Amino acid sequence: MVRVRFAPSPTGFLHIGGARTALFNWLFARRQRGAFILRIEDTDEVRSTDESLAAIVQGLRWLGLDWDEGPEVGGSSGPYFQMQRLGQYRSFIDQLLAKGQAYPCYCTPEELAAMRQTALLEKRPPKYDGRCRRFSSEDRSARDRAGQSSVVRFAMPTEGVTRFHDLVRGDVEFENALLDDFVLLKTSGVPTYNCAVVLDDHAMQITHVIRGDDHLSNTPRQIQLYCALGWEPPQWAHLSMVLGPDGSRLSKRHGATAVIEFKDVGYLPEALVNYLALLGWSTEDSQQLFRLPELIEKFSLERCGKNPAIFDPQKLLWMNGEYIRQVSKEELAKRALPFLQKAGLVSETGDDATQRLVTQAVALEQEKIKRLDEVPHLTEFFFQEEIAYDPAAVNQVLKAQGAEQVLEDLAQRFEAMTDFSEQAFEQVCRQYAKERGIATGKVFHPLRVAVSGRTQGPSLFGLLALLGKSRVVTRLRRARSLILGVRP
RNA sequence: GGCCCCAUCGUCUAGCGGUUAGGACGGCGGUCUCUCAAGCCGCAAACAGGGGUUCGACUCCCCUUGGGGCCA
Repeated sequence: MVRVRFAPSPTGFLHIGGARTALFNWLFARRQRGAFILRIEDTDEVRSTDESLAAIVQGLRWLGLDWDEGPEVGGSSGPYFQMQRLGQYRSFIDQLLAKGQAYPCYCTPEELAAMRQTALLEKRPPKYDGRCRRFSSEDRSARDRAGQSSVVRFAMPTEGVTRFHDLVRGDVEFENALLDDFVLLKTSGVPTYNCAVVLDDHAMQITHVIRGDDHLSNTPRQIQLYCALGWEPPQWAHLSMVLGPDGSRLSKRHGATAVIEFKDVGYLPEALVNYLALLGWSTEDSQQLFRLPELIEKFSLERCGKNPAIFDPQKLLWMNGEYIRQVSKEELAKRALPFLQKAGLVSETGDDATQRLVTQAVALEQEKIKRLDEVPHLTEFFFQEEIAYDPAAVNQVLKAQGAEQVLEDLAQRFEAMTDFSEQAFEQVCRQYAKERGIATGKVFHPLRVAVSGRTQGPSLFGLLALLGKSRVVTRLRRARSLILGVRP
């Protein structure tokens, strides 16, 4: 059975790049009917925080990327935190030590720094020279007895090449002589990334390692470790990086990069998932919009691209608009409600009448909404008693010739109405324009500004119907006094 | 600095020796229309450069250039 994992370090939020990696793992697992495992690589004790862990979990949950094993859900290959797995590592290290495939290194940070300096001066690659590898066991016990602290280094093969087949990159090879004896275990007794990742992936029976391109050069080291332990390495798939608009690695200075920030400004998770899926993966017909089941069905590592992808907020925004237009008005209202509450337009408790108003209001603006955080501004005149009039609209539209008369006439006609449907309002307005021989625009535009305070908004008659007779008439009268310059 | 990876419109990409180099976002123009959107129609826009291989290269190989990553 296919088993994949997403293994973030809890040292920050779940960012776009990480989310893309998690998504591809998840899609692959779901497509193969395998298991998606979440493992927390918290061996960086100073930078790991509980807040980051919570943020990552929250981000994944929001995106809908559920895991079959890991924090909060458990599983038979736990624990899923590396710091809780420390005890499981020692025996493998001892095994390597006994076979001479690893050795203690007593070099101090100062010696290492000096070594690096010399190498650089001599224009050699700054790689560990393996001096401690040659010590005899007597040397080592003497040093241990003297209380010298040590790390454990892996004894890399000094010749040959490490080849592997990468599911997205094809065949890749590295010369072993160029790879140095990397540290397996730090003086603190905590394993390094390259060590823990191999031990854990093996223990958790990971079949496919799908991760960022930035780990490609770590792969030969890990493969050698698998071999030294007599284990079969997993299959590899290295995804290209996600870059910012300037072509450098996506980071905070490019704007929003934490997944949760996208939630906060009103992106739908399904839109972000769809967009992320297209960042480095595509179908032969370049299809853009996928429902989740379709994405799972069509996803394959073979169709992942090799080139880095620049994150394009504009395309995401377009896609979000597409998704917003696809959901039902009830669903849209449900999702927009927190934004209206946050803006103070709708109370936190919310009765049924408010609920209905919200539903109708968002429905009128649905085709226009690209992000949920636009909803308060787009619909505020439905929730306010005192609306704000855009000064430019007042000057250009309300104060135009004849507008004041139109508003007064319409107020009267509206008051006489008994049916307050969209159609009824439209009929009355058109009838009025016809009778007076006025262009419809001369009627519609002042009317819109009078009831909403602005020149742009939803369909005029839908707007009137939802506002209701009394509010419409009140606003027409207030707009008139605004034109005449008197207090109502 | 060494090693590795990558290279098609501004961006995401299709293409897997013979295509008018296709789609999507964005841009521009038109259309529809009570405004704004949405929709529809159309336009501009790319094979980084140089060598090979081949009857024929976007496609295969090499070099250069550019970008990215890893090791410190």
